[in-house]
Amino acid sequence: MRSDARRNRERLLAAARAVFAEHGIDAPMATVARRAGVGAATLYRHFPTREALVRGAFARQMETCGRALGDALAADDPWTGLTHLVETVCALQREERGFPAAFLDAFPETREEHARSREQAERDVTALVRRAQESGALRPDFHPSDLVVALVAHCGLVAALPDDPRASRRLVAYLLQSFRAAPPTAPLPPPSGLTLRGLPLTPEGGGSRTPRRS
Amino acid sequence: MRSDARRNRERLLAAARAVFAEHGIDAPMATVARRAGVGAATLYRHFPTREALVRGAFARQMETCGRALGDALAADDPWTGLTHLVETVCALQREERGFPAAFLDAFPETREEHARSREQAERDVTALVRRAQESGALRPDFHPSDLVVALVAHCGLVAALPDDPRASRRLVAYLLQSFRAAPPTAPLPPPSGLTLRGLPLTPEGGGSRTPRRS
DNA sequence: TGGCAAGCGGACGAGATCGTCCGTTTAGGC
DNA sequence: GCCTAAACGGACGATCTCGTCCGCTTGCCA
Repeated sequence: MRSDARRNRERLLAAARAVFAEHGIDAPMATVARRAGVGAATLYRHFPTREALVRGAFARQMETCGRALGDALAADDPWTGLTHLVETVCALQREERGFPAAFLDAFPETREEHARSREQAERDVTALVRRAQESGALRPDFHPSDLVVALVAHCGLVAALPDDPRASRRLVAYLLQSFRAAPPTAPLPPPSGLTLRGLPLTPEGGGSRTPRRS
Repeated sequence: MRSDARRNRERLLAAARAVFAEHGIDAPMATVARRAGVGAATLYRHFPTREALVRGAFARQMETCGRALGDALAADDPWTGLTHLVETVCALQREERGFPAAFLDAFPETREEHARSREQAERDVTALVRRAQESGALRPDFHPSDLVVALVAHCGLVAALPDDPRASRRLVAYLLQSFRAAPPTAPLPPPSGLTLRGLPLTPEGGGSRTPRRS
């Protein structure tokens, strides 16, 4: 790869993060190209589709999410691991502007290519939850899908209010406290059937667009 | 108002709800007109802007939100009032497809015209929270802005997963349980400075669009 | 240093949405 | 039944975005 090509690729990724943060994930491709100081053709040559651009722009964040799950499993105390996982992913959503939109946008998408790593993530989360429950710190009626519920809800919050990190921190604190095992809690409604489908908890997963219009 | 005009207006509102539910709040105006069986001019004559259409389509939901706040204040037990308020608003978000998007979309908007009713809602929420805390049911470190945090987060969840009412119910249950006063809870991070700005907790409030692109 | 292929970017055609214009239709009072 | 003004709706021009084409530039190897 020629040096100018590599340089332009990096410029495009930085411009994409900036533009997505400022104008949302649906910003015109031409805006990204202009901000990067390159022509439209160069943008399309490096990233043929918007999905590829989004995926490239937030690859590092996706990887961090994936690592966070591994770290959580490796932690000595499973409850600490779970807390760290939630806080890491939520901090990422909070800090990298544009990422929440990409995260939410990617979520409902089904990608066969990543089925394997997703299943692995699924098993990891299940194992983490069970161990945290066995340690007595996580409430026994917690369901692995509740983790998805929490992350998606938090993501929606930061997407709606990108300028209020305090709101994010309050929500995370409330949720983690309600996940904690405690004697007098009313029974919860039945768990959601959510899976990790498309959720960037694996290094390879997530990052595609679902057009709203048809 | 002529009878055919009134009939077309109703058709347009119903079509808008259906189209917004199916294709999101950004669906083309022409789609709404076609679904209603009227021409584009008729749509624009009744609702000059998309904002007006959204506002019209979800006026009933907005009113229900406003009434729910009044009901909560009027309840004998303030904690019961608060839970009813949260559950009513969340049920609305869950049941009327398109409404979550409108709710989120409307939220960051500032509308001077409704400043008065918003301030009233603000006072009502504050009063409700204080009374619930004095009754001992609501945790003392709960801040009125936490209600906004919870509602916006729930809204983001239903917007991302409109087909999973169980996820919504789980989140609501977790949040309400974590709001409940209980002896051994770690201190929360500082409250968000959120206000009710644009939040449809008053009959007149909310319902406008904020374009993402510039 | 010369040559060439990889890389670049402006321009362009296609497609979509917006909001308006204007000729036609129709409801409802007389 | 007639007449008028209100209401209708199809068509249209303007604007925007997408993705591609093609002539020009430039990094890199010999």
